Amino acid sequence: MSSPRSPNTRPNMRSANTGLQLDGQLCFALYSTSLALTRQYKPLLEPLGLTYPQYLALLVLWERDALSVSELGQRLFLDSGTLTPLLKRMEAAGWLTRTRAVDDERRVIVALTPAAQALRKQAQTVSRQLAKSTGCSADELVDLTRRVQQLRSHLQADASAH
Amino acid sequence: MSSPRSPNTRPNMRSANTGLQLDGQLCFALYSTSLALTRQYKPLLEPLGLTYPQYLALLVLWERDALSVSELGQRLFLDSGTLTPLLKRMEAAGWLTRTRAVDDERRVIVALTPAAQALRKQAQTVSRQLAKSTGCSADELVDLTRRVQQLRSHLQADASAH
DNA sequence: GGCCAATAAATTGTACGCAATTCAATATCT
DNA sequence: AGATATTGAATTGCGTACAATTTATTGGCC
Repeated sequence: MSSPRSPNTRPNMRSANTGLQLDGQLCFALYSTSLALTRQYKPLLEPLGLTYPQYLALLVLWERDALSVSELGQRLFLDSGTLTPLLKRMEAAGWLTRTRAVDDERRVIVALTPAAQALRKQAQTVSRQLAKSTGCSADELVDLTRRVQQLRSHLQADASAH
Repeated sequence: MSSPRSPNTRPNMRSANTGLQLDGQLCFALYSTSLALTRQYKPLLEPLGLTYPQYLALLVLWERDALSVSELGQRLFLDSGTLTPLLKRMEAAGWLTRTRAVDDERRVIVALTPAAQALRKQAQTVSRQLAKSTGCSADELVDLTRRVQQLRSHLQADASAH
């Protein structure tokens, strides 16, 4: 093992600014912070037997149940190659069912079980605990979220324009 | 295949606010935006034969060459379980060498090859192209980066305090 | 109806992340 | 010096991500 948790992140002012400093890169900041958040979620979700991406799938399905795999994928920005095995594991764990749609047998409908429905309240606790460990005010959370979402939209637009 | 790139992200104002909306969660915003950035990097890095995490390792080593695995891990917030196979692939691709330190044979020193040194200028182009597709001004990039880094620091502190 | 392009998931193969364990080398203590 | 604890990488096993391919189904089209 080896621990990546050391905060050895003081910017290096002395090296020549080539535009390639790791510390100055928004991309790396987002990448490493996203991983740090997943690590933070893990001990909270482990007692429930969920991973963070699985928890995200539940968040979507709690809002609107009985979605197809691709609808779920649109909301999560993930494709079937990621979701199919994830959903199979969640089905095996008893959180949801996967059924071919009767009107179009190409589509697979994902629906929550009562067990997953019952989990919803506990999940609110998880969210609140996480928000606390960010150390951000509610306003800061809202603002930061909006700006990161805007960045995502911009990337998406840029990507679809080849 | 299935495409996750649809911008179907308009916040749902009508459902009851349980604090569990996917769209309102900073964590998901960071998670999905980080993945979107990696997707954006891919076509730029593919011609060089690099993945995004490999590119990050190069960024660190361009700043300071000849680091041990754990020193590299501290800067990237990644552990040996991730880095060892990644570095082996980079060694096989001819970007770096891995040598046991003479003074302490437990440590493995990672050093760039001339090929990797020569790559540095091309990488600046990659960074600049990416910055462009974010659609952010320079000031905004700096501000957003700082705030996300601060969030990461806070999470790190919270995690190490159990 | 029979043919064919389009669509939706599933599958395959590669590369992360990371917890947990193992192994080798070093440091410490007596 | 010899036993023990600590340290630094490597290994193992599991769960994502995602490109590329495959399979099954559907919706035109004639």
